[in-house]
Amino acid sequence: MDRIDRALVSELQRDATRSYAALGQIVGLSAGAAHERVRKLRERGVIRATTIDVDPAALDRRVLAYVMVEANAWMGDSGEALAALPEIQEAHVIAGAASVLVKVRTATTEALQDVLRRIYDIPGVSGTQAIVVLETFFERPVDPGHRDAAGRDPGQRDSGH
Amino acid sequence: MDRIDRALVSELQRDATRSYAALGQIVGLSAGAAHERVRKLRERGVIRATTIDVDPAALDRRVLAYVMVEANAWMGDSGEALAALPEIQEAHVIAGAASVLVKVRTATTEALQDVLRRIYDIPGVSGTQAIVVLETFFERPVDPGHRDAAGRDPGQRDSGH
DNA sequence: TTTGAAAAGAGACAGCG
DNA sequence: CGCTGTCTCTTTTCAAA
Repeated sequence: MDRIDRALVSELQRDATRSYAALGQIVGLSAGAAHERVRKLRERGVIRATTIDVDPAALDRRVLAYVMVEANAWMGDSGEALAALPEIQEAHVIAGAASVLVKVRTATTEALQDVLRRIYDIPGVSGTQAIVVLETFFERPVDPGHRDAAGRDPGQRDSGH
Repeated sequence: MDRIDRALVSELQRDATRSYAALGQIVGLSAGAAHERVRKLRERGVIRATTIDVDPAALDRRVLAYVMVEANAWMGDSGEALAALPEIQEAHVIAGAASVLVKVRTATTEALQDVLRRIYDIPGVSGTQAIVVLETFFERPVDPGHRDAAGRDPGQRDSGH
């Protein structure tokens, strides 16, 4: 993960449809070299997948809410029960008063209410508190950062593999 | 946005590197027809971009937190001030006690503290409350849903454009 | 790790059911 | 709207430095 890798990640986050020739030109590499680096980034799991960014409104999911789920029992493995609800986009175990924080997208506030009810039905759940989003300033990919050029970052510096 | 469009979106969310021939086979269309539909989905803005999904840990962002930002002044247009902090991945105006909810990824908890301090420096901010994530169950794309086949969904059914 | 080139494959664009 | 065919560009692979 040197500077070039970060630049490649940043560019691919912006637009992954460009050719390796175009990518290479941006980062100052030949097409083949750019391709080889991206291939390794995928292999290492830095790039997990190539996906599309979809407008939630176009899919009729105009209501966004974060829900704090309070539990009286251990919810360490109720991830599957939450994953079964397609309206839930993220689920995290959190420190603090609530036990789990989930991100929910629904078509209407009525549908949101229904999701809350279904969350409530999950064993161990003792309460929910919804935070409704009025306006989204922005949602963007993780920042690749821009550290030193030589690639002496801490962490995995795998050679072979 | 009929059933085929939703299937295409779903498949592209899973893996956008596949050929149009492969996509078409999955949804029961020729390569050309699949290509044409995807082109229109992009044109309409349903598909906003083709991107990569990056592992935050690989980019040295192992700490995830949600921060409730309380404000005493109107924060309706402080989106830019928040966007200036690269560690902030999302920022939403919310209903309720706090004014803004932001999603933050940092390398360490010390770095998180530093982000909180910088948020605090934004005019109008009167307080912050951080919710630290202990474990992420899942993070996934918006569900395209699976409604009726004929495409009689409400919303934009644009013809020309 | 990078480069350059050659082969295999996918994308763009027709005209036509 | 969708299918098939054609042309062009890209991805992929490989030998060499």
